Amino acid sequence: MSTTVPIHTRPGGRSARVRAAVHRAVEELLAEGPSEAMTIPLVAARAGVHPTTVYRRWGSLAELLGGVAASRFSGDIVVPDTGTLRGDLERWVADVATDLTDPDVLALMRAAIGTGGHDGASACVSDRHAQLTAMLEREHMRGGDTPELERVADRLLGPLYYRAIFVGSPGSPDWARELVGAVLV
Amino acid sequence: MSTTVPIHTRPGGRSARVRAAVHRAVEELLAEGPSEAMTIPLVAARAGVHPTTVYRRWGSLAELLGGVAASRFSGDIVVPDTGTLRGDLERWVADVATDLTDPDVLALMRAAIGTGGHDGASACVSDRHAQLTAMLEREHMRGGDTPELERVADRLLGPLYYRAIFVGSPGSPDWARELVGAVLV
DNA sequence: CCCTTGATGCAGCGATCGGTGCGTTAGAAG
DNA sequence: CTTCTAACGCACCGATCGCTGCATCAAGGG
Repeated sequence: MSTTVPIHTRPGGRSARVRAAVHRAVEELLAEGPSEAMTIPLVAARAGVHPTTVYRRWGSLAELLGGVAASRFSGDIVVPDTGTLRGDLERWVADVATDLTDPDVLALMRAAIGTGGHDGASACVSDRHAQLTAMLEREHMRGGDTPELERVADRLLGPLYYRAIFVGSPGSPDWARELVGAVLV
Repeated sequence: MSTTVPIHTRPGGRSARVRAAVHRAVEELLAEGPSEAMTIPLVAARAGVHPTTVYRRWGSLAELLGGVAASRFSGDIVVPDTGTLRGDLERWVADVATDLTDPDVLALMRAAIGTGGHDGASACVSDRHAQLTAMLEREHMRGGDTPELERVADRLLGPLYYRAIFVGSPGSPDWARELVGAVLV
């Protein structure tokens, strides 16, 4: 990866490059081995950065993992716009389920949950909540009958993440349809 | 805790005593601080046991946490028998929700998920699956219409664990009733 | 009651982790 | 182009982690 890393963050500058390299290193290490094997010196070495930098910028693995999770789960899925809430939700559940198929994503989630405590866990869902809110909001603008966000989150995000983390088998598109059907009465 | 620890495992003997002490130490440490601060020497010291023993019997924190989680979530909840599947499930969901209120339980789950990989996570739900299966089986014997285990797990265990880990707010009895209502058509 | 076997305690090894003071460099402002 | 500030790299420290032979001891079988 050296110095010519394709940067995902917007502003140029060394800080941004370091941040990107470190985030990338965390994702790589998480994809390669168990999260317990991840230490700050290891991450720093992989990122081509001095360990001191990581200690000073992030302080702990918990914060680092939280940040990486937040970045990874932010903007990874485009909020669908099919014209109906049902269509939006079905499409969205299928998309999230597909995303959760990636073992690297799973590893990152598990690590964020385990190491980062509640903050790490919420980093995994905050953007999903925003997406759900957007879809519900749009339906409300359309004048449709809008269910509660909590209710939708419980019954969509719940099974979605439950299967990903505890079961290991993602849901099919049919499964997504059934799930949405159960929410929209 | 010294030597007069009330033993939960069946056979008497030193091995069983050590196992119990170590499990207890893990739970205590997990309840006190972040899981990343937990190391084998620390656990051993707390258990009043030599670190070598832990290294040899468990090998890694992952296996240890998996075992502790399996023990903790095994037999902690009595399968209800109210006479109807709906009643059983409502009671059971409420019980599990209550159990998930305990911060120590949450800490253990998070650690098992993060450190133990998939095995650690499945240790948190395998007994719940058994309980669900028992209730469904009983309903089947009664001659009732029995939903699929997968479906029930998705829609009950999903929201239950989702709220516990990602949201942090447990569900009320009313919430449990609604959830069960959505599963039983 | 003794004896065999497996598990546990002990001492100590190398490796590496987390963290700090100081000099240097890259980026941005004027 | 010059200057100023914040971020980074370097060298180094103590602490402790993970792990391995060897001696010891408790549990259960004959």
